[in-house]
Amino acid sequence: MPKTTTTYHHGDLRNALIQAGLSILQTDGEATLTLRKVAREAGVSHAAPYRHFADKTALLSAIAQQGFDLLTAQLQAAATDFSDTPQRILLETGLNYIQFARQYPDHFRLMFGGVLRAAGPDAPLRAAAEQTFAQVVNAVATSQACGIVKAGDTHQLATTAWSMAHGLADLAVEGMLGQPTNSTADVEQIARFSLQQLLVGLLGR
Amino acid sequence: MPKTTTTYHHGDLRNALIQAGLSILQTDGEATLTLRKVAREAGVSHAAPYRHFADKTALLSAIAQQGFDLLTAQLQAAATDFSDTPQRILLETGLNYIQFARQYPDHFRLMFGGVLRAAGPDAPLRAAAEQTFAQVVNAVATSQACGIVKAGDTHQLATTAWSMAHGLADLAVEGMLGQPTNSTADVEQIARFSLQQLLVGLLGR
DNA sequence: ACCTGAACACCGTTCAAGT
DNA sequence: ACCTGAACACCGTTCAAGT
Repeated sequence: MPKTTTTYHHGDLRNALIQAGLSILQTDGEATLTLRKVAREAGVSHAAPYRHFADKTALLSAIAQQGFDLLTAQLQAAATDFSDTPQRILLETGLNYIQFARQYPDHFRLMFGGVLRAAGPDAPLRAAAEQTFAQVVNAVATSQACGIVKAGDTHQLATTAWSMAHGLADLAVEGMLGQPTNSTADVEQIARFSLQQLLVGLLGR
Repeated sequence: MPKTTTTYHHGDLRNALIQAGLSILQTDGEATLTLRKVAREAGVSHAAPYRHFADKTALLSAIAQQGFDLLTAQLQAAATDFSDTPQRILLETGLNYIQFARQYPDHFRLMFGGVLRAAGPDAPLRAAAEQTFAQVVNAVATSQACGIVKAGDTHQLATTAWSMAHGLADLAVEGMLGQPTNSTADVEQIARFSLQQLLVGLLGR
């Protein structure tokens, strides 16, 4: 009997609502993600969600948080995959970050659009975002250990690396990268090139 | 008699609506930016905007486009200011980009959030965004000419520089930079550091 | 040609009432 | 404790009608 399953008439409505919202997000985008539709999809009345979320923003926050958790796991998995070639870990982390954004563009946009900005400094959503960032910090630390990134403030260097990957990811999602085709190959190419340029700078001279 | 002034009962409603929308955006944010409110602020009925915009998205696009025009002008002005110290032009362009994002966070978010993604390849909004990008291309070309950026595909190098600045700007707007204070000084510091790291890479060896 | 007012379908949120 | 149904104020969009 796991304590996380808050049983109700159909099981765990809170999670059912998050899943329903996620499904709508991936199929129809954020514009059509309405609280009433989420309730409909979960098979409850439109007022039921208010037993589990204070308002619509709270549900969106929970969905965004789930996105950060997923991204964190994905970056962690990539780090494990390349644990025997640590020189490549930072590059691969960046490429993975961009791949996530392109795979779940609406989820990515939700994570970094407004909800995060509105979240206070100690909101659980911020903590989830910082966990994602921690993966970048780890990748930088590993890179420093194996000498492809110079010594120095790891946190600061990680912020730089994160900004590069995030900028590429966001521009890719907006369709401003690899113009005019914007194909996967184009985006991969410019992403690799950009990350490598930065890595030269981070190596120092 | 300028031909741009399409007179109507009160003057140029199209522009009045854009201005009203802009005002709401800067004071209350995108969440409260409603078509009816814009009409109210412009002093017309809620159906009047449909004589000038196909739907709400079209108005938001026009506002976003105005944002790109403003940003382009700002970057151009910065380039002029530093025309006698061309080695600094790329750094200053990046800092200016970030400053714009922090000064008009909701406008910045609107420009890169959804509206652009929905815009087709030959929408006027995309052209405006590309004009902004052209400023970065110019800065890179200048930097190549004065030898602080290596020779090579200018467009590609500019995309790299744009991604760095854009990532910093977006994370700053979301409050993920210069934690925990997120003060102007913090953001400026990490932005300068990050851009400089990239510049070392772009110089080559 | 440009604007208004009523109308429609929808939304977020609240609340008394049900089990 | 958790959910429903009606209700309220609001929104985007359409359309006949006004000037």
